[in-house]
Amino acid sequence: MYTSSEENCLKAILKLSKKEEGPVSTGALAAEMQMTAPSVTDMLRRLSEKRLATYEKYYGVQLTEEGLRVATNLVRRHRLWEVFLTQQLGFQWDEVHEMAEQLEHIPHPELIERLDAFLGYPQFDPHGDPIPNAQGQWPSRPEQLLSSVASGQRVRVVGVNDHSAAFLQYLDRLGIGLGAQMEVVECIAFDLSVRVRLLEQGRELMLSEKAARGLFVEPLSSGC
Amino acid sequence: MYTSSEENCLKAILKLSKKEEGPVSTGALAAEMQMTAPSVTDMLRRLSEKRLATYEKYYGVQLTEEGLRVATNLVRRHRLWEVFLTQQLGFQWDEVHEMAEQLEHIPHPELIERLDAFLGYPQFDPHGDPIPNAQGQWPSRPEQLLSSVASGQRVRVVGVNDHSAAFLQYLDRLGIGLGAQMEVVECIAFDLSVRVRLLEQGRELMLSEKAARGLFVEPLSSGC
DNA sequence: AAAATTTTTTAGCCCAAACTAAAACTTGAG
DNA sequence: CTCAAGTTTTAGTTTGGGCTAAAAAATTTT
Repeated sequence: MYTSSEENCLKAILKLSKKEEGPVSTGALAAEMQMTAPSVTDMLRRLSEKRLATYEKYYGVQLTEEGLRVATNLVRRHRLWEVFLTQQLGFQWDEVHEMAEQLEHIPHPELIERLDAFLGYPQFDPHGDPIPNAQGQWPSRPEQLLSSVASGQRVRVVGVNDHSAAFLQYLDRLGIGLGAQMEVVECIAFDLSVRVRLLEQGRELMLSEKAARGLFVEPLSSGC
Repeated sequence: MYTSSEENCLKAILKLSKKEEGPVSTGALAAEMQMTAPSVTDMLRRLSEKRLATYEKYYGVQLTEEGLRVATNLVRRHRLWEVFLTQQLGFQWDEVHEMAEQLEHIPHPELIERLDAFLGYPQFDPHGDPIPNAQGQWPSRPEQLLSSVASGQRVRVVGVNDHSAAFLQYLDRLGIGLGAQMEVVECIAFDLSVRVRLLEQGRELMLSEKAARGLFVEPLSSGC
């Protein structure tokens, strides 16, 4: 249907659209996709011709209905494959991105539906990111960052905001994964770092503000 | 490492090399890959430059050691994915070829080794074709065709020689799959069709010579 | 408001991978 | 042994997808 390059571009536009309102700039896309600005301009012209995006020179680009549908589906495929790779093949959460990046471009829709069923219709990927369903609807996830939690609060880790292998491996070393429960013991005013106590292990550890901004959490008392 | 097109070409050369000795012709490759001869010539020049094949004008092409390695690995990937698609996702044997054709080009070697382990190191794919191991060694499979079996002999189906969806679906309708056991009741001299009795069900049915040439079998009494 | 800077686009190039049409080479029949 | 038929290669074109260098537009600074 569409080429891998086009699909990657649609996905990048979707990602940047979610960061902030309004059109996405050529430069931001170029940075996101690790390409030069002229290459992006060219790609946007093509996407525009195919009615996947509306592109105005010197203004920016936005996805059309169809473009949004395609991009959402890509995210769905990417994250389902990530679940497969970790859950079934035993890969670590810092190893799966590149492979999923390739797997997501395999088109056959029936393949994805079967994979989804095989995996038990997961709602979140190994990093806690929501997986849109076949109709393109996204499950909701708490958007609170650990860095904004008040002292004394108890929370559960529900996702990461920084997907870099370096951060994920650091979390592994600290023994922090999805579902980890912790209490914020103290927040250091000086550098905004936080001292937390892991509820399962009882250990205490320090997290820099940068690390704390990398974790999505939900209050522990709440519902689930 | 290599492009999908290059890989497809290597795989096609390997396939045709196995059919008969000596170099593979441009025309045969063009037919196999559904491309025009000039496109193939061009591709062979590129493969030759990359030392994946030795190509002499107007003579033909042969794989180098490296080319053979890459092609064998592709077959390995293709067939492992076919096992996954049928065994784990529940696809039928006539549905998996196209998907595997895409999946085989995903490079990550660790992925394939994990998949192999996950599937329990299968030696044969859903069509009974041998799967080379990580070292490129092929398990052996009986090469006898049902069409060459004498009357009265009892055999087990171990593979198909014709991979077309039409043939595979026909076999499904007849209730013949891998492992099916049958006795050749009679071979009609007129058109070389065979009457066989399915040992599990007791039913008898007629198979044209064309169908009988599509089935690999092994004698029932033997070893396994 | 003009100038300087940054961003974006245009123009022109390159490569892979396909194609068609035409030329060149092989082969097989008489 | 020649020549017609078949096969293969060469030549030239197209499209997608990338690049750099230079021009143009937008934005920011003075």
